[in-house]
Amino acid sequence: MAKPPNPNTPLTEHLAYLLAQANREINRQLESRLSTEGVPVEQWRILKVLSDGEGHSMGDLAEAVLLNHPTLTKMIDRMVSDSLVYRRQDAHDRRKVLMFISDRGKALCKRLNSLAASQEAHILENYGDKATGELKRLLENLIDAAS
Amino acid sequence: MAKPPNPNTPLTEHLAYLLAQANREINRQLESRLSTEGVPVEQWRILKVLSDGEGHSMGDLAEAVLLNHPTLTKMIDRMVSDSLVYRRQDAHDRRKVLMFISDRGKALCKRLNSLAASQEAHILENYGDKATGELKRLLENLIDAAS
DNA sequence: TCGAAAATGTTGAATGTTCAAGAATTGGGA
DNA sequence: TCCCAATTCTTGAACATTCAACATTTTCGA
Repeated sequence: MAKPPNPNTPLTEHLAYLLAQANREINRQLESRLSTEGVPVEQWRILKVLSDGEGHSMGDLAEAVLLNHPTLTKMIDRMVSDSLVYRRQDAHDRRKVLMFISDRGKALCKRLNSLAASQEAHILENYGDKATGELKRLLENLIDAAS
Repeated sequence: MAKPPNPNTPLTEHLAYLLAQANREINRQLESRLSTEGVPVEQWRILKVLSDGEGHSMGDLAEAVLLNHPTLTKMIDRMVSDSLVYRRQDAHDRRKVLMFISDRGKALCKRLNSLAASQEAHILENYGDKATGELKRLLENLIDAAS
């Protein structure tokens, strides 16, 4: 017999809540590491995506770094002011804007990567290799199943 | 031999990124369910915490629903306007403000609970009982280990 | 070929969040 | 007891995000 869903579940038993909580905590820690360079997490993600040297359209970038279009536009404006990235129009589709990383951006990204890596290492230590791997696997599956 | 951390990991292999992605997706779905009642996810959390009928201080509430103080204050202002909750001063410590849920708030919370339950049920279906339970367990451990 | 609809990115106004400072109250040591 | 530091919550200004509307370019069917 299927048991009916219990609507009086405490907050802490909801998957959505656990995800929010874990995300908040991990993100906070990462943020605090990256603050050495005075850079928000999203900018690190942007730099990392652009690190392949290819041009990425604003749309693709927005998708990849989990920001919506207008927010990304304004964040990119700031990064252009800081000479971390630059815009080029796509020759094949002139509606598109392609983003590229600058040398300055590459150098910063390198430093950020190592800060982020040290955070991951710290998690691995406390939480264990096996649990981390398993968690990653489950999260990937959830993302696939949910979207 | 311990392998050195690889700084050139793609974005999608970072735990922080996977968490952000999963959280975003699940939260989006929940938001879309709750939008039937025109209520943001945070307000549902607040109502749920207050559903025990006890008075909760702003500080405790902020902690529980993952908002910082000023943000919570302003959200509570809105909810008071909507007659969902009300403030009372704590008699024992008059610095504190205790929040209570109103009848209107209780009725709304009930409807929201069932919307949220149907989302969880939907996830369970696509993702499986076992994986969901395991994921919840790993997330709880991570939260403990990280904080 | 032409024109309407879709795709892509930006902008400005409305809205929400955050940071720093402030007001009120409590607690604890001199 | 008295005063100063700590706690709790709110406020206002600075800042960031979101929504809707717009401009440009491409696509595709009539």
